[in-house]
Amino acid sequence: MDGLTISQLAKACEVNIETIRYYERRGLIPEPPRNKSGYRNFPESTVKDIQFIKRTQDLGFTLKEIKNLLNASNDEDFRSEQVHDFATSKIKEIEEKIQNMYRMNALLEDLAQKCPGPGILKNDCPIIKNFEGVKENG
Amino acid sequence: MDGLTISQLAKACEVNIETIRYYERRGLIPEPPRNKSGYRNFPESTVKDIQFIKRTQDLGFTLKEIKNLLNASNDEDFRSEQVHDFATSKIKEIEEKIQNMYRMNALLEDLAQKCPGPGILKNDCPIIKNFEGVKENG
DNA sequence: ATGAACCCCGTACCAAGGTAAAGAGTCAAT
DNA sequence: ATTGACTCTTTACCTTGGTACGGGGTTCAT
Repeated sequence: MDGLTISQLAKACEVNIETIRYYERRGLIPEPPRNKSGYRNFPESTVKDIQFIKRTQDLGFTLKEIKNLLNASNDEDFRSEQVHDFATSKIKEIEEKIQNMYRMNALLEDLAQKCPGPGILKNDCPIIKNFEGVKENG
Repeated sequence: MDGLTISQLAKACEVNIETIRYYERRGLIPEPPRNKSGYRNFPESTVKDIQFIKRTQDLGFTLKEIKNLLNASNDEDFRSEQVHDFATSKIKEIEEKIQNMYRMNALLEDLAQKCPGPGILKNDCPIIKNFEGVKENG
């Protein structure tokens, strides 16, 4: 009895129960053992697995890509050049994304900080102009 | 005749023609003037507009959020506290995302750099183990 | 031993963000 | 003046990533 039921897991990961079943169907998490009546009994480690999926997904990876990454570490016949190629191709992508993140964050901080405050009409708000500028920074 | 046809615009932005019409319908780009037979004639600036949308979308903003940002700068009755609140709420989100980006990028660089190269079987690849570790870094 | 709260599976449905097709008009070069 | 490449609108369809529903079994506290 030292595992998690699906609803305990869902609560721990802050996801919907159906999402867990969906990930299992898609092969993103290993199929857990079942009790005599078919109830899933998840190992604690699945919490980390799902959190990893969620974080990675938030970076713009698709579930398919995430699955490939995860599978790579379990497939005996897997050739490591696949990981090499994938990793290489993703790095530039992520570096660009980080730059855009910084730009956008700077913009938002300007907005939040310089904004005169509640109840001010747009025409009196100096930061709208700032925002216009960002569209030019390719 | 100093504007862009829809297909020229699509090519310049590397998006599908239908995507442009879709953005116009959603109100993400201004409706361009038309020639006598109804063909759209886009100003050059629309290239920047669409690139801005794509970059912002890539950071995880929805089209709805992007539209709100864009509209804020055109709406005379707009109250700047809306931008303030939006900006404030997005900043933490983006900062977390940047941290995850760095973690993921470090992982991928390890993968790409340490990987023995083509034709090596998984069991001989030392970096798979590295990858396992990342799942633990919440 | 019974009712609330859980679990199963399969199927259906949903929203976001496009993409394609159909049918008709237009433009530009030969 | 015709033909191929473009454009228009409307409507339908697609993929991704879930979510919900229905009909049924299970578990556990009282």
